[in-house]
Amino acid sequence: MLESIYLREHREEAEQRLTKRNIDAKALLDTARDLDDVRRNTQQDLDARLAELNLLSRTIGDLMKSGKKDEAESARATTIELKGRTATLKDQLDAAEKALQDHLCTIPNAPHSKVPAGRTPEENVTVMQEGAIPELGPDAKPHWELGEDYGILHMDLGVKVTGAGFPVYSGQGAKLQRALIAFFLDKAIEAGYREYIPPHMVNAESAFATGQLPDKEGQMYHATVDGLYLIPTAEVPITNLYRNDLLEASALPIKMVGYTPCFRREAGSYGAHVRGLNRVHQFDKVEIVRIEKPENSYAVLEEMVEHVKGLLRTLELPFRQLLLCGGDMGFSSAMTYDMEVWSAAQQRWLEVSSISNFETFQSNRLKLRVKGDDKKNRLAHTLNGSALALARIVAALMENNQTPEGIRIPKALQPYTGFAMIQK
RNA sequence: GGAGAGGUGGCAGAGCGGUCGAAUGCGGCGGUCUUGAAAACCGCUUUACUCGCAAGGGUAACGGGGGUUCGAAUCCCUCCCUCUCCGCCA
Repeated sequence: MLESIYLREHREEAEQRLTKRNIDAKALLDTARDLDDVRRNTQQDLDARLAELNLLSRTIGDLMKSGKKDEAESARATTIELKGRTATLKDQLDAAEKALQDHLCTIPNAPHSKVPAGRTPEENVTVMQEGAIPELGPDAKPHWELGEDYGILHMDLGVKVTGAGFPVYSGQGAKLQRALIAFFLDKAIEAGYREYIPPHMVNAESAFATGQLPDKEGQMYHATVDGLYLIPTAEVPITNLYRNDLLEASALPIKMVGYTPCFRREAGSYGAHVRGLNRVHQFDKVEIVRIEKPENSYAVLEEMVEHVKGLLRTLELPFRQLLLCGGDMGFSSAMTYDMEVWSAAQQRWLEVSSISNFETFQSNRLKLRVKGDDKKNRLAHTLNGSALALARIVAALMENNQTPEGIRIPKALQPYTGFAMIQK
């Protein structure tokens, strides 16, 4: 959620930035301004009345003590009128605050100036591409066929146990998952991240704070009896570790990493492009999260990208880096890079990481601040990125590394898997 | 799930209807003293919103929400959480 004070003091800039999302920024911001004006006027009015009331109450106390009962009684009568007025104003203020809040919730984050304008994924900018595209023979198979052939991935068993989109891994396939998770975690820890194992369910406050509610309500599994949501990403519980915190500047940077399964309903997306592991309801992911001073956040974003590139290089996967255009960016992000790996049998790029700077969009909802040098406390910047999402990495590894002898495991991963080849 | 106790500032811990944003101690910051440090002493030490160029002012906050009252950290209701005991259980 954007700060109303930012919208008030940097109206022009906000409008320019927001326009990149192909939305009617002017109308949204005009409404925000009007609602904010109402809120402030109401508050000023209320505060003034309350000040009067406080003064009167103190006077009554004094009068009572000095035994001037009559004067106290008449003062009391006055307060009753005032009280009615303040009650009305309080209701109005609550309504005004809610109206402003509800409206601000509908405004997406303002894209950074470097974000290209654009409407569709076609307008994303390819920043770089690296790694040799493997040439597979004509009998190359997509990962879901390989998974069956080798007996390591069973989409049908998932259907039996749960439903479509819940993969079951077994044998070397299961070990490969575990190896990747351990590998990604170790690399992040090496890079200075502290590992967390967070809850896999969160309450509504947490889901709101990182931006999943109300924007993506339908995308989360909801345990309605207890009012909890299955996490769609570790970003939610890990970022919320710092909800309602006021940090010393010296506490930053905060670098966290966590592995969790991720649950996504993915309502409405079916078809050829979602076969196998391409899009599933449950997948494993290692997520890195940063809490930073505003002036550092964009340098940190690049640093996180470099970390992910390092992982992809080590896994010997061809990859490319995309800078998302305004129209394709997530609701909460100010700037997002997507990392995609080439899946050789499907002949397509698969998104395996999304790295974003949220600036103060999340921290405003989180109420996550940093103490300033002067008296001013500022909202921190939050960032996060997948490092990495497993299911599609597994898909690409299987497809790209298929050989007549079996599926080759990248060298760096072999100490984790304990084998160099997946075989029948 | 049942019974009981409790939730106050960074921490510990008073307050139990009026001048309490809140005693006191610890911690932290600044100062005096000292060659330096410690000790001692003095002062300061929450946050949000809002008005103001600023200095500074106003309002709110004692787990969350609601109520009683001219006035609530203090009384009442409700929800949440923590602790103890019992039950259940990986």
